[in-house]
Amino acid sequence: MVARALLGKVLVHGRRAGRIVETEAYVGTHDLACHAARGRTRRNALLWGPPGRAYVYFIYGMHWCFNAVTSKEGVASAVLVRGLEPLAGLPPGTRLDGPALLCRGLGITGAQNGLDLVHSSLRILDAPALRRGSVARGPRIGVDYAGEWAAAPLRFWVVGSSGVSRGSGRQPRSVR
DNA sequence: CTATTGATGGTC
DNA sequence: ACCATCAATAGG
Repeated sequence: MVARALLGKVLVHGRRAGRIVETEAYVGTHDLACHAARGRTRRNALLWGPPGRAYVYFIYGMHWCFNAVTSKEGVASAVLVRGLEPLAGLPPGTRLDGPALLCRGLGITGAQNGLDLVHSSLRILDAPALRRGSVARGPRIGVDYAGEWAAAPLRFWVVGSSGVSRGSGRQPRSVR
């Protein structure tokens, strides 16, 4: 699954970069938590497009969220990047532990919607896959309305990373 | 046209 | 636990 595979890779925007430590998969029109479930609109049309592009959307009147489109053309699935560890080009102490925080931190907005994640200034760099033991999975965040799909274990994160969101996410973060 | 609602984060 | 703040929907 692509969401799992993206952990450990590096998201770059211009000079700024972070290591992906938390992702969620949204797996098609049948996934009630996926934006594609309510049909194709101007906002979510990119989900049906070719893979490897950015899907950036605005939510709650103030936040941007970044996704990578993962499926072949005609199939609507994507991976929401929820948390990064700062790597480069960022002020000391920048926190990227949340989908909206990381967009703010890297300067990602609707202006980047649709960009090619291989060839543009917004790109994802490959990295070796992580060891099995360092990755955990669980239910996605903020999708309680999605019935059966709310409980699906489609969220992946790097255990113990400071870049994993805490909003509603759970992990032992005070292991002394 | 108006009303509702989020794949959130910061503050109270 | 509540609020900020708005685009995309649903409904009239």
